[in-house]
Amino acid sequence: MASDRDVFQAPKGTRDVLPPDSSRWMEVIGAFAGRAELYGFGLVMTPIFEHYEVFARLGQSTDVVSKEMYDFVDKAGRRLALRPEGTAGTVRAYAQHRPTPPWKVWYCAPNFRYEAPQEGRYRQHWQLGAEAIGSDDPQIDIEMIDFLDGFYRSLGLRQVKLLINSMGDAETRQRYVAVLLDYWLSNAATLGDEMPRAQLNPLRILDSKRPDWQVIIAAAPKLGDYLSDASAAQFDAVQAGLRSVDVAFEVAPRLVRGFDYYTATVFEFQGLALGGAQNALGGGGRYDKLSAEMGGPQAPAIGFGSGIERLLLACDAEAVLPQSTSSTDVFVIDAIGEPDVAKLLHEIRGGDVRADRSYGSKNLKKQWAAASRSGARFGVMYGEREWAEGNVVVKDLSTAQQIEVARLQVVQWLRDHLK
RNA sequence: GUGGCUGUAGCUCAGUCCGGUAGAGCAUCGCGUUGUGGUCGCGAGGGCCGCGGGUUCAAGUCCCGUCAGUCACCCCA
Repeated sequence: MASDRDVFQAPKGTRDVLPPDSSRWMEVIGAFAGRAELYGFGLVMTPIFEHYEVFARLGQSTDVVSKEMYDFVDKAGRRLALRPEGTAGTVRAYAQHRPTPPWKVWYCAPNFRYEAPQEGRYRQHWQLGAEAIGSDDPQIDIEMIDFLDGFYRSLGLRQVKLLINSMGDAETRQRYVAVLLDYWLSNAATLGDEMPRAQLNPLRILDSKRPDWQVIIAAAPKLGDYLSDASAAQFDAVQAGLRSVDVAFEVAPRLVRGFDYYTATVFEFQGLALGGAQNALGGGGRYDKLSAEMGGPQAPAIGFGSGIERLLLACDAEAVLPQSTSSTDVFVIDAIGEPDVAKLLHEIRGGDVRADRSYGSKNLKKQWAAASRSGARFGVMYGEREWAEGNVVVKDLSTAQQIEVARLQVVQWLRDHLK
């Protein structure tokens, strides 16, 4: 930008959402809210920042905690952090308020992560999410996944693939991680100087995209082979349930997800129409130990997050959820500078009809041009001749046909013809 | 955090290789219409060529730095 030498820019990795694009955001959020209600979830709103330690419980080996947190010290010396994801704060709220389980809640909130931005990856990004806390019933796993799957479909998305896996219970996972670490150590030559990372979190190597690692990753021991009978039964139940509600899925033995708190079921929806590496539309899983780790009650739980920016990119890529072309139905044109125009607008809007006008003294030509640009279906002109006769001119802006309607009947006329 | 590519009007971009005082389309505004838009015709405004430094008689163009975007790694939504 040539002229922005004195103009502030949004900070790196953040974006403004302006009309008309913002109307798509409202559509997406509204669709999610409606679906959440269908599935029995209530809205939860938690602070945008928490005590640092709340998020630290996500695990020191996760990048989100170890290097991406926006943390700061407030004026009283408290160490706080901007929310990097939705689950921790929600679980904190559960532990604090002890609502009757199962606690089924949804949210729409911005998250903050200090990382290198690129398309579909921002330092402030919005997530729609849901959590169900206080039940280990696999039925709730199924319901969660069905909820999110149905949400994507309701927007018209079709090129979406669901991957699921089971992390097993704590003992399963511990046993498997030990085996996996041995395997990485035996392949130290390939992993090279990334070995410390493999030792810190052996699971994370499994979903690496590095081409030179793919051979050893493909040959790595599979978590599924180490599941306990109980874990395997739980995972089977989830799969059977998904089939019964016609949710298509693929078992992905190397799907591990980014946070350390996951246990048992994990899942991820990938947008196949999204180019590049940022193809995760949404994902989640069980976190049966997190509430207890926060000092709350033992409360097995499952949740997911779904990024709004990526969702809209996927909609663009699949050419669904088109931007609405009009934000108004009626445009009122004032030909005579009559103060009653404001009253007419007030009445039209009072009749639940979207209406707008021009401001400042503009000639008729400009006002009609503005009416056309607004995308309104009808123009209502307040003209001198008709005004004297107690009428207004109503023009259909798509056909250019116009008629006169009695001033006192025009609100009802518009209501009738906009149906 | 590491490496590649990109940055010119409100938007999308040409011009950069080979240095010589800035272009197009769309959008905006005006006129053709005195009470009628969307089409059409004519016209206008709008750029320290991201920012800073260097080379040169001369830099949008070459060199260095920096900021931002983007791609890959990392990681995730």
